[in-house]
Amino acid sequence: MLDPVSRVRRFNRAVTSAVGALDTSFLGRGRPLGAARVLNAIGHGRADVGEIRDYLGLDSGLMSRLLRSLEDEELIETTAHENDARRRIAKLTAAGKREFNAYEAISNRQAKDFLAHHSQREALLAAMDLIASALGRDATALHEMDPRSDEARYCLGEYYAELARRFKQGFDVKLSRDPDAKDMVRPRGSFIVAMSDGLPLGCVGLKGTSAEYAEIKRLWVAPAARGLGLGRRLMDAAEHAARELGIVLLRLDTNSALAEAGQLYRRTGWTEIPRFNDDPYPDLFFEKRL
Amino acid sequence: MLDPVSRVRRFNRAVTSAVGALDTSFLGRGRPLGAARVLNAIGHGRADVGEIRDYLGLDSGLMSRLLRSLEDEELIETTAHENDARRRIAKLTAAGKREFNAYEAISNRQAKDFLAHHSQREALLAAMDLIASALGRDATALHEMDPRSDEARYCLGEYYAELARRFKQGFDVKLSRDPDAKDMVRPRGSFIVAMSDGLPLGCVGLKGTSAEYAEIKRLWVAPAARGLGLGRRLMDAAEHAARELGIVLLRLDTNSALAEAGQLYRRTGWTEIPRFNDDPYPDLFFEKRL
DNA sequence: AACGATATCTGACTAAAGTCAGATATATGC
DNA sequence: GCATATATCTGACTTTAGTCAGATATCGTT
Repeated sequence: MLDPVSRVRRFNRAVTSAVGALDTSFLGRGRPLGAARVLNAIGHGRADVGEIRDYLGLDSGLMSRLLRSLEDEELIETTAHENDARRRIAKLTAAGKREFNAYEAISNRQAKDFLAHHSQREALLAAMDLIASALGRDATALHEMDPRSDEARYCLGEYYAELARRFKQGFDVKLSRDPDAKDMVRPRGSFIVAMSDGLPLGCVGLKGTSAEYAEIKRLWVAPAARGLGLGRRLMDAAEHAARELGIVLLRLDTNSALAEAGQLYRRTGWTEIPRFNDDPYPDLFFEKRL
Repeated sequence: MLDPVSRVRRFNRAVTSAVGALDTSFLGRGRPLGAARVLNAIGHGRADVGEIRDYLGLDSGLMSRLLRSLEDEELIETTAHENDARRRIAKLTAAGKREFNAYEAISNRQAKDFLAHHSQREALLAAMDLIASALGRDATALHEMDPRSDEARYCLGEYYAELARRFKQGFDVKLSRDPDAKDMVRPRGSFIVAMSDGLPLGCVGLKGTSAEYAEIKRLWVAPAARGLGLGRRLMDAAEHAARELGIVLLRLDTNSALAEAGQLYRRTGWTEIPRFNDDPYPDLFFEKRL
């Protein structure tokens, strides 16, 4: 019925009015929106005045005045940056924290109300994740993390669940050569998680071995982030880490049921090689020389 | 990883900045946002000044001044309403149409760019439809329409395609007792389409027969709008139309593969009855006395 | 014709947002 | 130590948005 462009525009209209409603509800605390936005940025952990100014896109004069008004209300305190006294660091006072929590409560209540009014919760949340990831694609950052961190374990859990769905014979992590976490931290290896605004969207492990090669393991991209080139970015980061560690040969195993992954490897300079382990799940093996 | 409320809030943040970007790009045409919004409302066919004011949520004084500034630019003309000289009707001039088209081009380009940057087009569009429908749920309006209209035919096409997917044996409309369109227009029957901001989201037909009952046919709700109570609203509207037409007994047939539909009927006062036709697809039959 | 209701307009305001040219203090490189 | 760059602040503005109390014209009803 509607062409794709009209559908995107319909979405924009729907969302514009919803965003407007959120803004208006913030006005209920008797503070202009600009000041509320600065207070919330600080509450969410942004401390550097310049960073807040960039994030909110404000003129430096305006920013300065907004900070002053929040200081007059005794909601924030500013101090000089310890290494650079030109820069200012803003921090919530106790009263500021209370006020910030009140804003948080408004936001949480609105989100909760929205969810409560819709019986399709999971479908709706999945759609929101997908769109937020697509819009925030440029904001997706890769972080090297311990594979035992919450974020990494969340990714691995999702990864295993997906393998169980996609492999005809299911998937049991215990049957697979589960890479020891210690092989995926420096200096033997690395583990990289893609984070977008607090949500882990993908991961990849670089596992050091006792052989002359290192292995790429656990490449996973959240359904909400597929098609955005994140797999490619994760692989590039893993290769980069390998180079830093002086690794010259990489190997990986995969399964032909994971078609997207196979395509990615072929497109990025990997060559198929014969089986090099006895893991029961993989049926495709690749190698890349750095 | 993230709880549902955080996921909704992540979506809100992502979308707020995207909406902000759209607004800023509108400023490129050298007109304040308020005036641009009024011009666009008129361009999109809203003519009645009061209606525009309600739609944009403006104060009457502000609205009046915005109209005046657009008139000064010779982008619009206003005339009195032909039946009520208190009301004013706004219309684009030739220059106004050019200007409106320029705004349209900005919006279209942004939507196109967004789509061009994402390979997951269909998934993204489906997610946008779902969210736009959920947000605009209150704005979904039911319209009685000719079953041969574009909107109705779009719904029926989607309905048949879905039956073909969900029935084990497929679905061929020719094998089914395809209700004659004439039986679904007044005074014999009715056909109702749910429209949300230009997108048809569901339909239902009330088909007059030569027997002592009328039939409910073709109840369909778009995947993007399920769980919002639209099926219920459509059925209520069909019953309302039936009462207006003096119909006292309704029947319908359905298939047990369409579980949601069966549940809806049972919950809303329909009673199961024996087979009353020889259509090959249905295996469940209901009746309701008005 | 008179009344109250309705739609829009005008004038007089206020608040918020945004702009811009310096001023001030500090950092960095030579 | 000095010139230059950087980060923030201050003062003096403009623009936009929004509010509110009447004024004006018209409508519908009696």
